[in-house]
Amino acid sequence: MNAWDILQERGFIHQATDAEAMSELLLAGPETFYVGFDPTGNSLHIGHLLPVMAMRWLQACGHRPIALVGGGTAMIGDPSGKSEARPVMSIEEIDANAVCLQTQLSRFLDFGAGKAEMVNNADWLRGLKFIEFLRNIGKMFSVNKMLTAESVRMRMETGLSFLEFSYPLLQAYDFSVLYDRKNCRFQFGGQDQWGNIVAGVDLTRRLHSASVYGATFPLLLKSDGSKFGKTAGEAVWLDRERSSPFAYYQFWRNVEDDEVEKLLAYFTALPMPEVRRLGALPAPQINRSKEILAYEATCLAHGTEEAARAYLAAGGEFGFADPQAQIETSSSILKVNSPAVSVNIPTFKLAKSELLDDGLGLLELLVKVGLCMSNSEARRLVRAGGCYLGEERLSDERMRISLEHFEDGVMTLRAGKKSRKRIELDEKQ
RNA sequence: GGUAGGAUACCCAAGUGGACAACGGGGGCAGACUGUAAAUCUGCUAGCUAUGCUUUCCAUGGUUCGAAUCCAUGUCCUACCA
Repeated sequence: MNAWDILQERGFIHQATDAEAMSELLLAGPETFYVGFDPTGNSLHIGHLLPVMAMRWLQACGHRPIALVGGGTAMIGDPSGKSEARPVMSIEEIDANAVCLQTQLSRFLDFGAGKAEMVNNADWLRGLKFIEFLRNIGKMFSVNKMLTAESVRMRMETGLSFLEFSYPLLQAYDFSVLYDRKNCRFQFGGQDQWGNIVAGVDLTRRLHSASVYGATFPLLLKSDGSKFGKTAGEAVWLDRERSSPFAYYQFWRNVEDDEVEKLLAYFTALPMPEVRRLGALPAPQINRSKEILAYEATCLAHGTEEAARAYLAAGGEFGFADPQAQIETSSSILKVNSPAVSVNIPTFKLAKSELLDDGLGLLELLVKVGLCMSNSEARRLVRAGGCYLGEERLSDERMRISLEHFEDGVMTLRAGKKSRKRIELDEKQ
């Protein structure tokens, strides 16, 4: 199947400069395309995942991905879609982040020889000479036109520095460089990148008299319009140190009913007829679809083993949606069976010595194991009735926890319905 | 450089000498209802050794019995003018 049609069918394409030509080119033979990533953080999060998935599909169809890390452009800061300027980052920070992103991306794309490639625009942007750049590139841009861009008009109220205003020139220049050096004719990006992508298409045509193309992916929002990819106000990260595989699984498991079909299409490789069927399942069975979504998504980010463990752990805690496996699926979730796998719900090791004498205050413990940020927050939790030891709700905020609360050296402390911590006694200390 | 306006908690935004840990909205957390969903309703949302105490309203000084509120200086922003 044509790569373009796959992207189209799965809902990846929001806008395209020339859908027809792009479809034909992608059908005709291997093409090189690029997607840019901002090294403003040291880890990708779920918000970055949509472009990555699209890159996977394109690569699977034989096209060649270039992941561009914006080590040069990050020094400017893209104003698109932002209401105010970001703080200027140091070069060291940017470079360190770029390295982290490269390793993360390599889990999703094949960077083997002749396959996907990683480039850093610092390589050609940082050495630019101002006067030269203005004369060669700057003259190609019309301020009049730039002023009409949505991203610029948005900032007319709050202010826009020249630094940020000039950002599109650099991203456009990137595209022309990649065309020139790598024969890269496609750029993809988020919805807010449209202006920058179009600028690159225009610039490349003027500079090299070449036709290049671009398309954007839709912006993911929850049905209430709020930003996708956050849980408890925190972004869900692809870095397992920041978001554990279990937390990652749980994020997907808890998406809204109405989103399931869309998310299966974006974030799993299940065939579309199945995606539609799973997404359309009625009330209780839709939960099975969410399990499949969570499992498949976790497989991609953390591997099948972690995904299986997260699935079993979550099912053990909250129950399985379809224990008899009556709902048909091509997902390998069906192969997960050994319930003996060690449960990997978040665990905290507590030194036994801390419980001597009159034990540890409940509030103190909640903070210690990371369920609460401060004693006050822990107190609020207990007062609100959201703190449980096992199945028993705790209402005494002055309670002391001691050895007798443990069974076989283990106890489970819960904050609310979903967040919980297994606490294991460490006998040695 | 001149003139005017602004800076309040995670975000927006009230408050313009005491009743202010600071109205309201958003967000977040928890509870009820549920399906580990959504919607709805309710409570909470600076910290602490907690019927009390401590640190907050850009920064530093000052006036005052008492300041987020008044004054001075500084920093940063925004607009108009140059």
